[in-house]
Amino acid sequence: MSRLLQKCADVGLKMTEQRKVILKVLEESDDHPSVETLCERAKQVDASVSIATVYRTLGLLDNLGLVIKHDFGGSTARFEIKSEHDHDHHHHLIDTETGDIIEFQDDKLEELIHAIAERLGYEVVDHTFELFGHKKKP
Amino acid sequence: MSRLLQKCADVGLKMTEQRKVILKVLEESDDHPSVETLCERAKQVDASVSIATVYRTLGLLDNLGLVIKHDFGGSTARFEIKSEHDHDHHHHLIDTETGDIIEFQDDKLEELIHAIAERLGYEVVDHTFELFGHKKKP
DNA sequence: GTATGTGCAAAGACTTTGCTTTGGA
DNA sequence: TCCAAAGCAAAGTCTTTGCACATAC
Repeated sequence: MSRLLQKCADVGLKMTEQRKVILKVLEESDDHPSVETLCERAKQVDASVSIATVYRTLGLLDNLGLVIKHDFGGSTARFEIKSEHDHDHHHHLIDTETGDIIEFQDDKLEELIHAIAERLGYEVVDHTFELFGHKKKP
Repeated sequence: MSRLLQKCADVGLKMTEQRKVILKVLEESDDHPSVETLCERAKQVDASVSIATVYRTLGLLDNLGLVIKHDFGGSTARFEIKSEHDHDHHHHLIDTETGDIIEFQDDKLEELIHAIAERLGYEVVDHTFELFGHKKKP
């Protein structure tokens, strides 16, 4: 049983056919799909999946902290599975010419966030950090 | 004549009563108002201002690079005037308990962004960086 | 005078929700 | 069996747009 599925079952959610498909599709996506993309992919496995269920399922996963909901500047939300491991934490560079999303990690950034919060007397519970740009031409 | 007004006139925009009011209200706002908030404030000066015009005006200002359009996680866009001076560049900490927006600046962050982009072979044209948190309790 | 801009209301895009039926435990 | 969950379509929220009228230049 997959991790996501296990976690959902643990909370007492019914594992319906549709949910299983949505979770599977999400786990197999290494991009950052939108609700619509996810729904399309799910429909190819089980045509009965509706967009409403995808929205509801992602809402659940978001509440459970199992996915990260992104807003990369487009009009629709984009999702990715939240890793179990804190050190897998990464950020995104969005290629404004191709739409590609490049993931990267930077320890200094995490330090910096802590330092800034400390300075301001705040406890940070979340943050956004995204770069938008294009490949450097030689 | 205010800076925004001047810039708009320079591009050949007609300075209608409504636009003048919207620009004035925007310049007098030191928070990060939403379209709706801006419209309410404008209506108090000139009741004829409609939300459609506020949207259109902000769209123009955004295209001209005179305002920054933020998405602080809520459902609506929030705006602020873009400073003339590069060194006024700042970021935001959103207090998740009060909704307050605290502005801060950090030179190391700017360096870091450059370093990351360099590493990835990209030219960064924009970025987002927001912290979400709450006051640290003693 | 004429091209631009405005208000209004309708349409769009994305997301949520009410209701009836379905199906997992 | 029985309550959670699904599908469908309607409603909601924010934003954009078509059109007729108004107005800055």
